[in-house]
Amino acid sequence: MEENNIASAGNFIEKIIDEDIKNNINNGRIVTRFPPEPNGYLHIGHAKSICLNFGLAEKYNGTCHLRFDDTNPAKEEMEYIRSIKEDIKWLGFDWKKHEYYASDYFDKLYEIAVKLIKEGKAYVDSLGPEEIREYRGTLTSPGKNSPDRDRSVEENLDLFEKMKNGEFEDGKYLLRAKIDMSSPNLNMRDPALYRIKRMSHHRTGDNWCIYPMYDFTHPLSDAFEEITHSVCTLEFEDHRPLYNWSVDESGVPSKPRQIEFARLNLNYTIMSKRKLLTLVEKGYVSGWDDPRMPTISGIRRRGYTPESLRDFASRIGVAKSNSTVDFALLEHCLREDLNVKAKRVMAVLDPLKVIITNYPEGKTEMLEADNNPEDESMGKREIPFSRKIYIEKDDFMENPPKKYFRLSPGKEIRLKHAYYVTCTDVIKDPDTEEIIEVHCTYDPESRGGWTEDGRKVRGTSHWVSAAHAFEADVRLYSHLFTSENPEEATGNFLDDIAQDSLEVLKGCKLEPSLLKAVPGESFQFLRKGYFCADSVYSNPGAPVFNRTVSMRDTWAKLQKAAAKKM
RNA sequence: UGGGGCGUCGGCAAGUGGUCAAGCCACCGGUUUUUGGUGCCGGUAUCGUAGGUUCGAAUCCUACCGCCCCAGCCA
Repeated sequence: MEENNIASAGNFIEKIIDEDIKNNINNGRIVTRFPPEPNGYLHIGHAKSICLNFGLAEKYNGTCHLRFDDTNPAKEEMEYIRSIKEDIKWLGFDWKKHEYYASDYFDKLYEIAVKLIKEGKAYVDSLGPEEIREYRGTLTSPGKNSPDRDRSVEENLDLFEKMKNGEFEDGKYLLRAKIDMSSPNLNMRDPALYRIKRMSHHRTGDNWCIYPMYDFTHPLSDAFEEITHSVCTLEFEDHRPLYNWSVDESGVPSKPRQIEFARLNLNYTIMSKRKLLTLVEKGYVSGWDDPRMPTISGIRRRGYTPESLRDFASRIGVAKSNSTVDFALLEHCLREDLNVKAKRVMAVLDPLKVIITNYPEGKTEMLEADNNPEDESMGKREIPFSRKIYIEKDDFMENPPKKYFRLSPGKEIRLKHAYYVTCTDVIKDPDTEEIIEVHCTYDPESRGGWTEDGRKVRGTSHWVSAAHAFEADVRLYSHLFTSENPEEATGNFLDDIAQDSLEVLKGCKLEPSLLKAVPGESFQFLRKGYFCADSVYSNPGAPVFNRTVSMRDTWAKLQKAAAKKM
């Protein structure tokens, strides 16, 4: 079974792992980890990393840890931990018992720092932030040694302990690695290992007033957990020598290997926690879970499925070149998933009244409708039909252009699952000339939407019975930004915010079965798109719908192209 | 100007010296269709540039060019 897919190559990380397994590194054991800092909500970019790390573990029969990189209490909160766990689970991954926190390692980390001091590999520095910067040198010129660099081991030990015991104010001292102030890699110019920061930590409370830095904590956490492949994003490439330094000098036997890949960029949106936070704080969106947000919680509320996201992650691949993926690919994955899963229903978003003049007044009949033509097992349902119905306003045109095969005077169309109708009359408001009603006759022989004479009826419209439909709000969304690469033009992404990314439609007419829609449940509103009941605005018996994504619309595309030519 | 990376179709991305340079999305045709949806069929690149090595190079060498990252006591 495994042998027949030699041709299916796999990404460059899998090649590295294959090679490691071949060379019997770590006895073939594979352990990865997803290490978020709990300082915000997860977004689609994180989903790529989650799918990658958990996916590697699955593929190689290994394990994937969830580890919170919580070494900076200034930005971290319990709420973020809760949401991160929720989002990973929703995506369909399970870290089982492997839930870890960098803060759980604070004691061990401290001990290793002491060991480094004893070995003369770390020192306590009294230089201030500005001085540190000056001493560091620049990209093109080497740095110079701090006057404290040769402080005695005893003094360093004493000072570090006092740092820990809270005897100094914040920022007074810094524990630094003693590496090389003239290294061409700035990360190696005696990087900070510990800073003094009096701040309550969400898990360790006030136990500590010194906190370890990322470059010290992360590699060692990986080593403690015996991670074999530590996958991170490209900007950490420069940190790899320091990562290895930390692991090697710590004396921990485990030797995790850091591998870097390109983070995900998507056009028409942003993928930076800082910028997303700005959108929330400045009120451009209703929250982290606003359906327009690229956060996992946002797109979940919007109606995206975990399967579509995982499919997306596998299709975009994993490589090292900075790239921007077309949002249309995500939408494609979504539609493909929803197409086979979503129940078809009829909803008229912009209603136009139609009277079927030869249909008996007061009569109601139930018509049978497929729930999903892609999947017969989803069964059928009954929908009510009567003399007065609604169709979509743009499914009627008094003076239609060529190739318009919806309703127009004298033309016959099919009402989905119902009858053929022919337009006989157009009623207008005498003052405004606005079309307020259309009259049709129906062919009783066409019940169900076809006739025995085999006559071709090209257009098919969805509809709802006026007496049986209920009204609801439907919320339409489009890209939050007007440009593919927000910020590119002016340097400020806020300049590219779309003014009309949310459109709330009131009084839409929905078929009765939708009254029972459960928050989060997805439907295909026939010919209009995929929609789901909103989890925040819906009330029992009064659902509010989000448009998850529209249908592909070849006709609209043709119209747009034609308009452009004129 | 130092260091680390990356450059293959409009967007992703395979390809690691040898049949027509995979596949997906997008786009354009056609076809099917009780969703102008879905499905199906077909179309679209000589590989950043310039040299070189070789019978043969996207794949090796050289030199250029372009883009990204690094000077937090953030991660």
